[in-house]
Amino acid sequence: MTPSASDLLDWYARQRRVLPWRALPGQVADPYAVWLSEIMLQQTTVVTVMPYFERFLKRYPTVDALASAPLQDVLASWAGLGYYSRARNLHACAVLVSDRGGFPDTVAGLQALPGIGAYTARAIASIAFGVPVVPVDGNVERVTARLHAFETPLPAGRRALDQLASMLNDDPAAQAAPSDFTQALFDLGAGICTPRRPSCLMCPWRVSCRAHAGGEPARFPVKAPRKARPERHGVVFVLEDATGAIWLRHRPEQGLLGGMTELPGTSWQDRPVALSDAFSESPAEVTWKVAGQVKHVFTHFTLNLTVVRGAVENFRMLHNQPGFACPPHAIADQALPSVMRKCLAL
DNA sequence: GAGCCGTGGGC
DNA sequence: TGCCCAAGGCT
Repeated sequence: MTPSASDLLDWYARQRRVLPWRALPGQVADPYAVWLSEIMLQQTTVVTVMPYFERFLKRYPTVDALASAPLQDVLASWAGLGYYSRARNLHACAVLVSDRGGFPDTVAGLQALPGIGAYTARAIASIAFGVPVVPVDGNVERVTARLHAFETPLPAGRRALDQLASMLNDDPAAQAAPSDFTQALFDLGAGICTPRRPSCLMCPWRVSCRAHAGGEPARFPVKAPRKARPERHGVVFVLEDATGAIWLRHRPEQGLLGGMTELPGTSWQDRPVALSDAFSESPAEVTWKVAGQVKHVFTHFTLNLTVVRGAVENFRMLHNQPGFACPPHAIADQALPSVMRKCLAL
């Protein structure tokens, strides 16, 4: 049985979430707010995004304001949200959009912009510009896989699943309300058709759902087994001067934590680094004292850092080292990723 | 297609 | 505790 778009839209009219980036019923969505929220929400929960979104909108009220801001300010505002290439692409995209006088209103036009892929282009196009397309994110993937009791494991089955998801839009009622239909799918996935224990009895589509009929809805989508996560080890140095300032440095523009600020440290190895070896890479020849261990889980490896601290009278002796002195009151404004804030917290 | 790219929370 | 998950994109 084909799911009815009207049933979903009726449910959405009653149950829709109120979110800061979402237009109220009858209002027109702001493309800037929609775009900003979509970038932040990539692989990131609504609860995490909320305070960042509010802060960004206050600090950069328009896409022009964001385009005019220094990249380093944007990175500092983004610090803690993760996936920092998003922030770099966000800024680059703002510059392009500001130059052309506004966001493109087509899927192709949007997808040509940095940081906007197939999903985000369709999300912005449908939500902000009323283009009748179905963005396939984790929510839509899960809902669709359950509707069809789709057995092919992901990611191998993704193309076929995308095809099935796009068919949700065959219903004229869906095409008549692209913005609401997309957001209704999100709310359904987030609130009803949840990953672990879906609330099928409250679902407007349960009569059409083959996974519900089969009695094991949580089994879908089927996923291929994951690879093990390797471990890496390193030592970081917290070097303080007599005024309490800390010695920091910038990471390379590309790669992990690209463009962010960090504590100086050793390279990261597959095995624990002996302190005697680490000291040869330290920024200064002082007496180092172990402050503690920090364990931090990245997407594709676990990092174990030994944090050591030392003191110098001043940083004059470091004049030819890469890095800069950061007074205590300026730490909060640095583009320090969470892993580095953990180290400093010791 | 597969690997890289963060972080915090839930169970 | 370890694993999974969250409105993915880029190479």
